Amino acid sequence: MSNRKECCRSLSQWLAPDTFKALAEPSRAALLIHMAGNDGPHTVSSLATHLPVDMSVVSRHLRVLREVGVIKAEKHGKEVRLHLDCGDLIRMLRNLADALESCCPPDVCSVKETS
Amino acid sequence: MSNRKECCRSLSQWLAPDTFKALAEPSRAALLIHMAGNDGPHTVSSLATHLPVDMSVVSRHLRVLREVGVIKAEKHGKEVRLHLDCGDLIRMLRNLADALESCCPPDVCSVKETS
DNA sequence: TGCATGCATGCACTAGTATGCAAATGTAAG
DNA sequence: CTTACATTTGCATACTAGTGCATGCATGCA
Repeated sequence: MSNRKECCRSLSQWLAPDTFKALAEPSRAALLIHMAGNDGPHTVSSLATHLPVDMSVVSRHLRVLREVGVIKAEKHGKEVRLHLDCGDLIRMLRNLADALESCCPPDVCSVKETS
Repeated sequence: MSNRKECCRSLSQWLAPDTFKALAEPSRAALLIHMAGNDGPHTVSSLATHLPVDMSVVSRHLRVLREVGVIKAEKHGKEVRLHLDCGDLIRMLRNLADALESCCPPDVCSVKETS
């Protein structure tokens, strides 16, 4: 079925290892959750106070998140202000969900109700 | 705003590190994509022929995918038949997307159109 | 110009993980 | 019971990634 092959291409397109790897780290997830739940402005040091790790570690985590495009950074004087920018991520998640849904035969991969 | 706090809880609920870690590995992603694009039955050895790694490695990858619930396995004689079961994954992806969307202020985190 | 602040980076260390090979387990067939 | 086949597991190795400390770099201020 060409539909299967079509969805297969979609899957490889949206199943982005780098993004998932970025989200898979507990500290990075905590950073995202904190930024989502608290209004900014967020800086590297302010974020570091909420995590039990060194600021340099937070800096590196933020870099990873920036590289996959989940957060954006802009310099304001000597501090860096960070904010979520999860539009692409949201689109990616939904596209991946759609691709999976059109791939998986419903009898095998039950989307509705608890299987 | 209590809406922000509410979505924050949703985020921590759906931002499951284990699942993302499972999906972040290229070989595991390739396994999922192959299983999605080709009808079964899939066995450990048949899947191993499509990857440049040892069968034992494939076996371990499949174990990880089973542990996060994206594939199911059932023994048929001496072989193990595997199939996708991504209903939970699809729900998780959509819930996470919804949580992110309700978290991110639209002016900061543009969901519609390319920002 | 000198100093303090915020952040990034180099380095060493550690923990976790992927990999391949060989051996063990389980299961069906002779 | 022995053999053959599919899969899993033990073990050793290589590689990747997270961490903390010290240092470097940029910026603002006195």
